[in-house]
Amino acid sequence: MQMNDGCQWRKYGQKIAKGNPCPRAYYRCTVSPSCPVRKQVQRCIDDMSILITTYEGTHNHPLPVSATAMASTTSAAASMLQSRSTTSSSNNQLLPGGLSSNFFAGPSTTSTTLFQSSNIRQPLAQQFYFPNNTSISTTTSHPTVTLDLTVLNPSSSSHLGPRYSSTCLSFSSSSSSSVLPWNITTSYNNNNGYFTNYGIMSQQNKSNPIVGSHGLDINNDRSHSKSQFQEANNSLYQSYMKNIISQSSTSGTTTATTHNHQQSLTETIAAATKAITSNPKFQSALAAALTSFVDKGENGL
DNA sequence: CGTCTTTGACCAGCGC
DNA sequence: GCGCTGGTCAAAGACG
Repeated sequence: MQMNDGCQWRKYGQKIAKGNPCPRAYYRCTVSPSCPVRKQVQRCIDDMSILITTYEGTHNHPLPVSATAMASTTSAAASMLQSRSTTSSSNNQLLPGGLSSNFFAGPSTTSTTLFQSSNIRQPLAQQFYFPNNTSISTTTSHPTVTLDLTVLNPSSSSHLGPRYSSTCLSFSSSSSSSVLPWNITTSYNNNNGYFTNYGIMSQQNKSNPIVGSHGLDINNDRSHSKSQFQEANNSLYQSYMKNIISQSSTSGTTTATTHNHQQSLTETIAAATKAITSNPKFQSALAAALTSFVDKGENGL
């Protein structure tokens, strides 16, 4: 086992891809023997501290609570993007703070999308939406920029739902700490029910077990701080789920998607812009994410 | 001893 | 048809 994202994965191969000296590791879900879900993990060529995780397929079994929570960190963003990009948003119920209460809605979003990120968005983050499909969410310490690259495919407006892709960029602009955590998610959905996330995460402080990028071997974390890592994650999941439940109970059945945060929009944009322009690592990761997005799009996944 | 990772071999798809 | 590349298989070793 390696990085804990709530599911159990078994490594079945490793390959050095062309153009990237870092090996790409292949994992399959072992929660269920017949589960078809695959996962690929590779380091970013531009920044070895960045992990690119790709999930593919649909789980054919119930997911653990921890996996559900983790899945929500990205599928929520994808759900939000999807709900805004289509008129069929009935499957997605937005909660205050921009989190979706339905992480596993519908065949097109395939509930099985997991994002390997321990540095998840804060549950109480506020989400800002822009007319140009870009959104920014923020907490006191973790502003989040979401670049909505949603592209609707006119030829796929059938019963299978829209074809779309999205990129979620999260980072911290906290100046009170030398740690600069951020993560990037590129989600891609096709008409066959497959939903792939391209997760990138980075943290300068490698000693933080939550990030899971300690050590040089990105594929082998079975030693050393395993228990510490799991404990940190479990704590994080519990806290995260607690907040989600709390928000659900207070929001009732509301489907409101608007939030009262226009007043700080300008500040948020400024903070996001500053963080992007002042962080080379973020820039490189953004380029990698966009490249990945473009490649997938061109390949017609 | 069971489980998991490692790693070379094998296979299929694709371009030339 | 051939070579390249990405993905998977499976035997062997490591680990608890």
